[in-house]
Amino acid sequence: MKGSNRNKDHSADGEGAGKRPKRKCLQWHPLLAKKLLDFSEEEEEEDEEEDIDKVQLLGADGLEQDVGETDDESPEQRARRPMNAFLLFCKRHRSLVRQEHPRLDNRGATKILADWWAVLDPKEKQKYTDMAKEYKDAFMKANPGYKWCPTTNKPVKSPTPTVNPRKKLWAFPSESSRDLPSPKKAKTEEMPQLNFGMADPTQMGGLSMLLLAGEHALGTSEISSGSCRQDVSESPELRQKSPLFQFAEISSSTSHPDASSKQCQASALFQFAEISSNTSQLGGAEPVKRYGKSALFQLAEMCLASEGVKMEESKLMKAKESDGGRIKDLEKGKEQREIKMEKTDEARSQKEAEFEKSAKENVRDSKELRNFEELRMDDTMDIKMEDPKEIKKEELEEDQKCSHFPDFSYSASSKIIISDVPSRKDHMCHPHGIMIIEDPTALNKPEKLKKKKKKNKMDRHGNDKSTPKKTCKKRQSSESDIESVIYTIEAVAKGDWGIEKLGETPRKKVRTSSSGKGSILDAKPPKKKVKSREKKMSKEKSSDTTKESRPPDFINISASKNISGEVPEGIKAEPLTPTEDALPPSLSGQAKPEESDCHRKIETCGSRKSERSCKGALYKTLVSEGMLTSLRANVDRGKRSSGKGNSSDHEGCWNEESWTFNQSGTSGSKKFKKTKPKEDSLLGSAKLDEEFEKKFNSLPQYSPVTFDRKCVPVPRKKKKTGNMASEPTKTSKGPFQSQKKNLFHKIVSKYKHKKEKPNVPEKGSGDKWSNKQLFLDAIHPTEAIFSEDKNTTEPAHKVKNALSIPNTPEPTTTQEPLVGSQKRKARKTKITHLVRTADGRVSPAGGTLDDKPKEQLQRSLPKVTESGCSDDCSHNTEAAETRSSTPEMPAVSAFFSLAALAEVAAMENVHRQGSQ
DNA sequence: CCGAATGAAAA
DNA sequence: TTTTCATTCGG
Repeated sequence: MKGSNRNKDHSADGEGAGKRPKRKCLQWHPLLAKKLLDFSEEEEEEDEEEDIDKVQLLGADGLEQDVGETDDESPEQRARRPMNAFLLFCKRHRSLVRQEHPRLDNRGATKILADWWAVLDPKEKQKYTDMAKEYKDAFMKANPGYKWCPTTNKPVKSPTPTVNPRKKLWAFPSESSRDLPSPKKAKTEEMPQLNFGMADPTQMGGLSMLLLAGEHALGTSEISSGSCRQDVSESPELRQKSPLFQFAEISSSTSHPDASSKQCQASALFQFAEISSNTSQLGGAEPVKRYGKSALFQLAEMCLASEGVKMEESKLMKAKESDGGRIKDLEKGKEQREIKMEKTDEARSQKEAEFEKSAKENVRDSKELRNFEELRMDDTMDIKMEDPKEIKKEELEEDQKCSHFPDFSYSASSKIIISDVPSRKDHMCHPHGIMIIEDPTALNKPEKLKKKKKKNKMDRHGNDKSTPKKTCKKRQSSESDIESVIYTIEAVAKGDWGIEKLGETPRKKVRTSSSGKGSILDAKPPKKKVKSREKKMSKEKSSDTTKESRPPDFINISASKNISGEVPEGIKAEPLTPTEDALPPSLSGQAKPEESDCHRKIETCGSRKSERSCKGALYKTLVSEGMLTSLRANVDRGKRSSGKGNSSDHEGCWNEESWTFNQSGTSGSKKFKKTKPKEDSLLGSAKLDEEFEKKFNSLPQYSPVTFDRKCVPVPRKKKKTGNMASEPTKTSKGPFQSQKKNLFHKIVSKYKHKKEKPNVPEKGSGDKWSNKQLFLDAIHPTEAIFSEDKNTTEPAHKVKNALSIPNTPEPTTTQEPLVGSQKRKARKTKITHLVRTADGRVSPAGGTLDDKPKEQLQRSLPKVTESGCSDDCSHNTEAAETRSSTPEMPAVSAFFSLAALAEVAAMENVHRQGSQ
């Protein structure tokens, strides 16, 4: 089987036609690139040079990765340049902004974010800056050769047919060469040797993902402690740093003695990077193992156990308690894991053998059946632990980890990735984590899918083809069952953790993306897929409203069935998500069979086993469904709350309670970027990513309210003068075409755009404000508009708030020096000259300004009302004042053409009437 | 695929 | 100094 499987993968890939590509991506991870070293170039082919010379190599690569098609992907992905502080901030707060202003498009959100950023307390800003720097350092370390992007050079790369220029642009020099086997290598080498499973980058990726998650859960500390000791001198410094850091050091020390000092200084991220680089191979696998048991797993067990008992309550309780309980499990898990480790070695040679061993070991332990399952899972997954070192580390880690949460390992095995990771820390976020399911085979591409999406689609199709086969084998019969199972699982999950958020989150995601592009779904990138999946989930949930109520028995049954039938696959198959499809034929195929066997054995042995199997099934289902993610998130949350000491969550995130809630509930989840995780191929990378996520999550999030407040005082840094001239035309144009909403938004946005220069000598805040108001007045119906725009549902009162906000016009403007970026903007907008004139004061804009206010308005609309009533009141009053005060139309006119205004007004009126 | 934001890096 | 590109995702 194994051998065949492996082959299968490859063959499949070939068959798939492009499927592989994904994998490639994974392979492509920067880390990999590093590893590649010499070869890297070849692989990178894309980069440019590769071209001809490498052809030979390419051929080889092609095998694995993609052949031709995928190329594009692979190169692209490489590594994205690290985000700067502002981007981090945006990433962290965009969801919030969107919550407030659902209607607002990203551009608008970005503007708001920029405003926030501007007003952000320097000290807070510094946090982001530091984080960005840290991440960058880590990133660079991990990808020594990484070139930011050859600005103009690009052309060079042109040779590669690939797609977006951007991707290719930078290539990593392979200098470091550490060891990582390049993906290709892995292919070639690994394949022959062992199980490929292990070798497969794709799998790796999954594992890495898992690891990441696990790490998050753990909180770095644990790991570090264990690992530290080894080589690294445990300098206090290191310890202080995050566990990750220590871990990294250890790894680094072992492999490389690089400058320890630097490392020390470096943040956890940095360390990770090092580690990853050093231990190219190992890394990935280990982490996964550690985390072996996840809360989910426990849940599953619980569920099973509870058969007789009331599932719901027990589950919930347990889940909550799980922290404590988990530890035990974890410990057990450790042992098992250790065993696994050993096994793994052998396993390579033969999975089956491993399996048996694990079983034996399990027997020893007798305690944990689950472990057994896990082991199986692992086996299937195969960790890559080739290096003994890793094993050791793992052991150490395990010990430490035990205390932590090991959720992911399972997931890893299952291949599912959870997006949430990042958020986990913060309570806030995402309710539903995003799970990405990757196929073992396919996964590879960590990249962002965005671009790849299309490709992926293609791939998927190919993969699907391949996968279906596998899936079909086992799963067909069980699908219905599977669904039920899933359903049950979900219910359980909800019951336990689910709590409030779970339900909500999924929906959100669902909301936009899915519906809109249903057709596309397939093709769409993983993200979308995920969403779609979520939708499905949500649907199921909704339909099942009673999930909790369901009888436990049902679950068990389903689980059992699944086991036999290998639900997981089925599940995967069911879900439309392409990603899943992509998966991996190889993995799934291999793993499943084994698993199934195991299950069978177990079953034969005794009822318990069956339970286990059930659990396993549940777990799988959870994973497949993504429930795991959510669960994980919840668990994490719980942990945190209970007492984590992790680093910093300080976050403080939302000052305001309401906020937190909202967020959590809201959509934030989606983004997570799971995509990154995909890259997985390298642990290091994964770790890095993970670490990054952690840190990212730990970054403080600020509630909009705060910004609003701040805004008031600091209304706008940059003001923009107007250059209305250009604007008016546009506005006029756009509006006609677009609907009112659009119009309004456009106008506003444009208005803002203009902002550019601060110079206007007269800031006359009042004037500006007045302008705004004028504008509003023009549009009397503003309220209506707002309501409509946002959501018909939205209450008008929101509008009020919005209005109120704008008040603070002022001052600020004076001339703030244009920043380079501003200049750029100006240029882009074409306003530049206008701006200059502005400096001179020439620009008519003089008085106008304020884009901000509007933004604020918009911003405030959605949620402000909830969060801050007081503000509203004040705002209202203010607003009233402002109105009275403002008389200056001219400015307005400058911004908007009369015609445009008239139109807007008319539209609004019409609209109002119509609505009313 | 563009855009809107900011910032870091590269040319 | 200017250009790229990082993230996000609606249009």
